[in-house]
Amino acid sequence: MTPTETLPAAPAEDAAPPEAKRPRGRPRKTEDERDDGNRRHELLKAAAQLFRRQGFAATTTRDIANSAGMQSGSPFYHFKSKDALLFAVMEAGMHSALANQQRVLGDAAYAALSPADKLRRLVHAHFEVLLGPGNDFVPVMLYEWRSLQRPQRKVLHKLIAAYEALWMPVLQALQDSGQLKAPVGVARLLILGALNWSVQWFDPAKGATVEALGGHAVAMFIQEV
Amino acid sequence: MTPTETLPAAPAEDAAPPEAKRPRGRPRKTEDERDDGNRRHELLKAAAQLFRRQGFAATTTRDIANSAGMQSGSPFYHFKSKDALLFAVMEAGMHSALANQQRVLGDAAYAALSPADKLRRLVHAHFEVLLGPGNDFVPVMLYEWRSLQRPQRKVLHKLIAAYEALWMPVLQALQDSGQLKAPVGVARLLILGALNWSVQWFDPAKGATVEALGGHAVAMFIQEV
DNA sequence: CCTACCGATCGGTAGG
DNA sequence: CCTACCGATCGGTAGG
Repeated sequence: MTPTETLPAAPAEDAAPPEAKRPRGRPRKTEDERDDGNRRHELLKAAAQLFRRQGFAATTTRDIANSAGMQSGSPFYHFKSKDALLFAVMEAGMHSALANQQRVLGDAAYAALSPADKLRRLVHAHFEVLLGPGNDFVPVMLYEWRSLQRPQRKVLHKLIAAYEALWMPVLQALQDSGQLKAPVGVARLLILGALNWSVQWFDPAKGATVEALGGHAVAMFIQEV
Repeated sequence: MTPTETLPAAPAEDAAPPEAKRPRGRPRKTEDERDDGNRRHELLKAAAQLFRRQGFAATTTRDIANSAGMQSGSPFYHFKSKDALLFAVMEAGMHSALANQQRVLGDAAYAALSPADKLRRLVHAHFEVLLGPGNDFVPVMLYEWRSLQRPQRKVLHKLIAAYEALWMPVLQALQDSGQLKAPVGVARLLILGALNWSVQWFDPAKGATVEALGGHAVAMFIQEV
């Protein structure tokens, strides 16, 4: 299964890291430089959770700071703006989605699978990243797209296009064998839409599992042979 | 085709109309009392469009007033709060969706259709209300659900449940005949999810039509006989 | 429905 | 990363 598109290089973060510009304040803790990365990641996690639950515009930078155990001005030490935080959350989400997808495609057994089974794997990987516990990053990307600035939208769009492109060979194979009854482009949109919407209603507390759901979805989408 | 649930009565608006409380200001125009309703509806339309494009939290009441040709304080003459405006938009959206659905179910020819054709009609009606030109009300409901207050959410949930319940007999019939390969409950969620997601990508300017899309969707969801 | 306004909040910054 | 703060904006209201 050859990807129809290669993955674009990871886009540059917030241009230059702000640390270089502000050498004032408390001296850096000598124990570990990675301390910064940890705090930054805590901010990202807190932001993702709040953006998902309340929406981007309804979440204040104070909410985020508070949730990460910081003071109100501190998030701006790590991110130059609230917009930059949103972008960082979405970018992290897409990178995790792409990594997860690569893991599936790179599996030794994958190439020998039937098209239907390949689809099953892709669907399962998609659900994992979408519905897995604590996975708020991708849902934020799906729901807060319009809150993104135009240039950042373009950057993310490349990642999304790469992710979606990897579904096409599988869908094409299914159509060639008569198992898919819609044009592949439309099928991709409808299938991913059905999966993405599950964020709105999927509730593991009700006994639903990602595995069963994926099985039902694939069974419905493709014709039996 | 008997509905499994009857439609709940339309819930009360904003309790009492505010006109009764504020007899001050410019004397009412003598020409027509319905003038009020028109202005109110212009506000609703403006709000729906802006909420959809920018999101609820990112839209100011000043934006809405301005878009309806009013001054900043004037929306509060018609709606007691920004929240009430959001609720009114969503409620109007659901009422139009239900009315459109009733029109389909009430058609004399409907009862004699095959389950697959019934599904086609339901899908088409759904797309109309979702993707039709100027139909911003239902998309707002789909995207701004979390911005709603809890009690208002409950009210709308009844309308949504009624709308969705009417799909069930059709899905059940399809499953009975072996044309639907997922449990009806899951199928309903996946199918409506696929349809709802189209709000994100459907673009009539690119030559896409609601009719063609609906045909492809149904062809993909159900097994050929 | 307009005018004039208030209190609260919010993103962001200077300086350490 | 904290303290202390600013300027702008926002939902909402009194009164006509």
